[in-house]
Amino acid sequence: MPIRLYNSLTQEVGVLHPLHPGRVHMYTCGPTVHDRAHIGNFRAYLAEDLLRRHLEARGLKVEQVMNITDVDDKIIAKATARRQTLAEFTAPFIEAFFTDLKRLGIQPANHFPRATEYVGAMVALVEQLVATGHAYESEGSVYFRVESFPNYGRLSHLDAKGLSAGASGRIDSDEYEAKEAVRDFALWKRGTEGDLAAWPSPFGWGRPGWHLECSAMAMELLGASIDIHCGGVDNKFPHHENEIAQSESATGKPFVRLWFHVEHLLVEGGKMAKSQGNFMTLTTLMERGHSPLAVRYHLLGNTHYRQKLHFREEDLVGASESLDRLATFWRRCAAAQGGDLKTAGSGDPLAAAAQRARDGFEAAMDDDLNLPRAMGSLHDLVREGNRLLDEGRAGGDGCGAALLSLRIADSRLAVIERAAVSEDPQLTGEEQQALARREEARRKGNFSKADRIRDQLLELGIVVEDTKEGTRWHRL
RNA sequence: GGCGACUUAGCCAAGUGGUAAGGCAGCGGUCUGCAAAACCGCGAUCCCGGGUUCGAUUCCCGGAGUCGCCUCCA
Repeated sequence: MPIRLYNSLTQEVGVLHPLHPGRVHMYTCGPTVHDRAHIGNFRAYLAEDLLRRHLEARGLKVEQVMNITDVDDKIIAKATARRQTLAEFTAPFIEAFFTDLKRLGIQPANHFPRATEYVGAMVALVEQLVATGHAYESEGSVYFRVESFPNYGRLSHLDAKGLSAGASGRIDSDEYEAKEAVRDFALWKRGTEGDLAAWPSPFGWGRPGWHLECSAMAMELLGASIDIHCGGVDNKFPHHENEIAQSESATGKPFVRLWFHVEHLLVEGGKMAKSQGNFMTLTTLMERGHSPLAVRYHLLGNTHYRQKLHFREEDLVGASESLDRLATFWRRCAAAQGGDLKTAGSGDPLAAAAQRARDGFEAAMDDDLNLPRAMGSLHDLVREGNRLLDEGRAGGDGCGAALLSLRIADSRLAVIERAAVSEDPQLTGEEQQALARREEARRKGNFSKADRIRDQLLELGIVVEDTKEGTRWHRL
């Protein structure tokens, strides 16, 4: 089965054909580190992580770059206000970003280039664009001449007629007086020596425009043509449109084969954004008692990445319950797998269910990462597996097969095993004794004492459950 | 004003030209010393109006509503 993905450029789902068979070069627009990244930002990074994990699960070798924008107007303004250097100001946000990536189980990219480290490559790109007439200097700044790139607007499907300048209310009109045309955008912004963020260039001191960094770093690290470029939908225009214009004008080659855009996270009817002040960070959610696994599971598993997701904190509780169900089944299978369950052999109905779930999961994932549908398959397995185990109709082989299917799915979900298996799987001697005392009490029919011990263990984060096969426990 | 997306049970959500997966919540039951876990059972005029069709939630047209983008926001 081929992997099919939606391409914003063609506006349709098509088969992924990497430029180099077996390998995928992927560029991901990363954070601008002027503040903590919020869960809306992370929704995009999670979807991109899902994409990468799926490509890898299907045997492709992925080379991924995620940039860190560590110089831009907001950063400069805030650092200036705090009398800090750029690096001093951005360091804690960068650190926090990496902490959150790890908490959310997002695999690190192969490269995390920082804009400030690639100014040389950016200047070279600007020089080339000026030399070929695609860019012009004006009052110490350099602008891209949009008119020189006929394909402009192909990605965002906006044409010049439809664009009414300033409709979003986000532009500062002063900035545009030096330009030939309103659509033109800054490649290089004039500065002065000694500025907080200024580098020397053939055009004088200044700093790079935002769009430039992604073009320069993507081409530097991944080549002139890359397979997949990812980002939030809000980056389609103007950011990605401008990247295409710059890159293709410079190289004459197609910049990106497939554009992967992740829809927004909404909150109370609007987009979650730093500028709206309605954002929520992972740390805040964790302080309110939500596990990062539940956040990952919720942001990823219940809504397709191209659908807007309306975030409600309560929904995390539901996600956590749902994840628990998967984790409990994982534990049940793991315990029964090598156990003394009679082996049902090749005709084990659980093994058959496991295979069905696996096929369903893969087919859904191959179809534009339809994880909500894939989760349906997985939950079918859980229900069926539990029933078969309850009825004593599944054997160790079936459990092994079920566990394998879960494991394979979890190579993309990256939540079930972490939720199922505690990092500290051993009981301390004291805890073991408590468990033994409880067993003793139960055997003697002293249930109030047994219940008291169970409550005490729960206080310690240990859940005790009595089953037909005996008492079992797991950590919260 | 331009462009685009979306509207499916209390909530989230998948999906199909032949009357609709899954999860969460709820109710009833089974199991259990109790609990937990689990299982079984119960829920949808698929936003509205028209059209095409033997048949539309699914295609087309119109409408309503929600949301996004329209020059530095993931």
